Amino acid sequence: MELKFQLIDCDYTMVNDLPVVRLFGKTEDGRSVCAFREGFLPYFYVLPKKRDEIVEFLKNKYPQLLVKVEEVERYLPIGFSEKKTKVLKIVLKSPPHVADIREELRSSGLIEEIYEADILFKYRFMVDFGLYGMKWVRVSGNPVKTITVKCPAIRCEAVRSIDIIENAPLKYLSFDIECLPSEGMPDSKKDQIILISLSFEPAFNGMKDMVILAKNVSILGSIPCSDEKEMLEKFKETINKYDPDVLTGYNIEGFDLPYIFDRMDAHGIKKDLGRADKICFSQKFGSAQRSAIVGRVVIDPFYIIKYLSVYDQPHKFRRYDLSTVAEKILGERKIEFEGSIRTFTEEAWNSHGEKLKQFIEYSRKDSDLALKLITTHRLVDMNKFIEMAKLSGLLLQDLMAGQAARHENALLYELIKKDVLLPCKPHGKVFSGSEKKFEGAIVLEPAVGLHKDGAILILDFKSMYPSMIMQYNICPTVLVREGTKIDDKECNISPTGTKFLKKSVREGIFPYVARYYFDSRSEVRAQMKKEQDESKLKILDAKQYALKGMLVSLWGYIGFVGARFHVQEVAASITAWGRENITKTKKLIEENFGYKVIYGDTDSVFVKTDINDLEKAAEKGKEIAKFVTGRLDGLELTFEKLFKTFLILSKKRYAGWSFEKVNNGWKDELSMKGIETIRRDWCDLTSKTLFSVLNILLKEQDTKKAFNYAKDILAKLEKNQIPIEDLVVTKSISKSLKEYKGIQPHIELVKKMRQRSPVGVPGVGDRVGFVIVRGLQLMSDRAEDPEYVKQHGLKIDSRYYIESQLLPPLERVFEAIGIGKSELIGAGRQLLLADIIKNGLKKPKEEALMQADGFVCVKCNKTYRRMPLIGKCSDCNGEVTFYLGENRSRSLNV
DNA sequence: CCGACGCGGGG
DNA sequence: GTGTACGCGTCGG
Repeated sequence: MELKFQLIDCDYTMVNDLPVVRLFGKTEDGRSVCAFREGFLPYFYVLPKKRDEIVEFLKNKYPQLLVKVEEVERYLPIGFSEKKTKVLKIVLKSPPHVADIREELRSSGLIEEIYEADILFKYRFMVDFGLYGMKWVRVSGNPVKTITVKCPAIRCEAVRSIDIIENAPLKYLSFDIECLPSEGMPDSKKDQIILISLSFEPAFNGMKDMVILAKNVSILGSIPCSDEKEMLEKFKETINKYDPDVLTGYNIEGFDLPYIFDRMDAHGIKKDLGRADKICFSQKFGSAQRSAIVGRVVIDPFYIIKYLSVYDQPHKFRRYDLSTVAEKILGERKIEFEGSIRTFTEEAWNSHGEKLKQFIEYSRKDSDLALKLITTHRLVDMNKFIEMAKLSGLLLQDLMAGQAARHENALLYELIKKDVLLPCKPHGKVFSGSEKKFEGAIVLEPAVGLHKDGAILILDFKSMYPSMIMQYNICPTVLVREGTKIDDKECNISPTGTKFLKKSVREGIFPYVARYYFDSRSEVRAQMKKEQDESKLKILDAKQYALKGMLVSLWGYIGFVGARFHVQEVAASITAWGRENITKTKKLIEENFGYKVIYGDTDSVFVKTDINDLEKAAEKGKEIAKFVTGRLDGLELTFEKLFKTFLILSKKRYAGWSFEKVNNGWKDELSMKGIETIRRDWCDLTSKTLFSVLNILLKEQDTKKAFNYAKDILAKLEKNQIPIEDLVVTKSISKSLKEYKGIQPHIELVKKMRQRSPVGVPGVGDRVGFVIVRGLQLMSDRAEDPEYVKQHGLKIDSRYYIESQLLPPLERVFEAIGIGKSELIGAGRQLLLADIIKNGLKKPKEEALMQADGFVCVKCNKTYRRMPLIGKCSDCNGEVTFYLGENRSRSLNV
């Protein structure tokens, strides 16, 4: 019989001491299936030093494991050689032993080098058989009766990949647990789970969700169980009955899954939540945790969003808790409750009515939100991840392992075809970071200040690094090393002197895949223009996105010290060619158009013109782009957009009022780089003020107004006219209070709150919002609960907010526009920000404090740029005073 | 200014 | 399971 399915997961089991590969898949009509493949064995290659001794060594030491040693010819991956090299292919019986043998061979002194000895067996199989994660597979064979997997299985002979753009209908199950902690964060060793909520997509027998309680109490819309054990069994039963492909939930990798596994162990429940008779487990490495559930995919929206936030601006949030993320992406929030989560949980658990009901709804919403984050495709688009899997060949659940794994797996398919070996990962001291860094990209010296007369044209090179990789044939496999008898005429020589064979002689593997990604993307985009079907369009869009991702990260992969193909000279050559290119571009523009290039970074140039008309400026932009493109080989400069006004503070820090041509008009927005208007440790007032100031500067080009606006906010702060909500700073309690060595405002506040009342006080893991109030004590002792401040009419410490919250970011902005310049303030008198504060603060001591240039400890002379929050020296706890200018002797006592 | 360190999410 | 994050902010030197 034949089966056609989309590849969800792959693993292997040992049967009679030999591996059997299992492919888990989903058919077009939504059935779960499994295919067994016997007879595939692990292998790797060595470049021998002492050929015969290696064979002897293996035969003697591993008579049970060794299948054969075969001499074959392959190209070595690093450095060009015309001919293939004789290497030994070592075939073994058992995948788990490969690592041991690899290490023994490494330390034996018998080998020169070892290759492909650290590839997961599932990927060894998949790559060798041309299978890719989430691509479609056709197998033929006979059905087998088995209890080792929970879905229909066949033993197959023929396996092959087939190209189908559509995806099988996947089933998603989201869940969320609630625990009853004794103190701080719940501890799976002692604190039980009291409730599990589940959400289904599509519905499970008509149910959209389900809440299971570890308590025998009838509450409408929930399933009672006699205890935790019965609840966990019900949970497992539900998973196995519903049979989801994707298990999801917010931070389930880091919390819910390991917690559930521990509790199942505690009750002696078998942890077979996957599609096979295999025990699930969760593994910790560093501070991260991963769970494995065979046959299914664990997708944690928390991980995904954090991953996306690295690359995409739209996914950068102030915080990544479920409420914030759901609000931004879905426009929906978590259910709110009064007081701390601990009291909420305790009260719910001790009640039988309203409170418990409310708690159930709270949990139901959490699992529902997590599900929606994955399935609504708004920003977290599963299509994108599916396409990345199809491209790299990685299984969906392994995508987040990193860029390097994606490239290496994708490269392996091509390397095999070309008889080139894949290097092992760097090991030992190479990876310890001792390697000196190479020179990176160029950042042109910025013309600091506000630019407003004449549009600024933003031009950049379309995928500059990939283009260079293709153009100069940059690749470790065609790296021409010293002593090779290759004529320089056959090489591209980088500005750093590194030589690469010309493409016409032999194309390297990196240029080859770059070209493949590049061309495929063009094809996909052409297809998109013809495609009418909405869901197919989405998939095509996801595909071009995935292709772009692979293309642009190719060079970063070569530069990554942990990469199998990391060769420093190669990475350095790319950046060197990039720097040369930008420098040439700047020169071409300045000499031929008479405009100044006022900034540029890596692959872009910012050109200041004298043209105010948007259309005319855009025309000029296109003209410059065309001119430069015609004078550089294989690189295309494009006119991206223009800034009507542009404020640059320093390298990597700027804001601009940008205009981009769309279908029938101009789209404008404020674009910012490096000037963060959102930061965790800033209160809302800081973010709002900074944003408004930039807005006025750029859109109204009114420096005076911007200045007055800032001044007005400071004055309002003085007069207590700022709503307290805008002044709240939030920090979280990461450990028990005793463990804190230093003095921190939010910790001191919690201690204070405990003294006032034992109930409703935040504990470990909670976030504490606080404001700093006026008073004579140390700063940290003046952290106060905003509610308490309101109730008791306390005054906030305006000085703290000016000095520590508002001034630092604002100062940087005003500094850049040159406060001293006459146009700024009518009278022409230099007005420094400090003057404003002086006007607002009347006490001489405070005035002096505001003008302090630094702070110094009277006991040990340690200096600080700012007054330490605790008011004392952090080293010796001595008194801290301030000083003016460079001369510390002028310091006064505070 | 630089490197070590530690945190995030979750109840 | 032939594997083992990562980017950012703080602090101490």
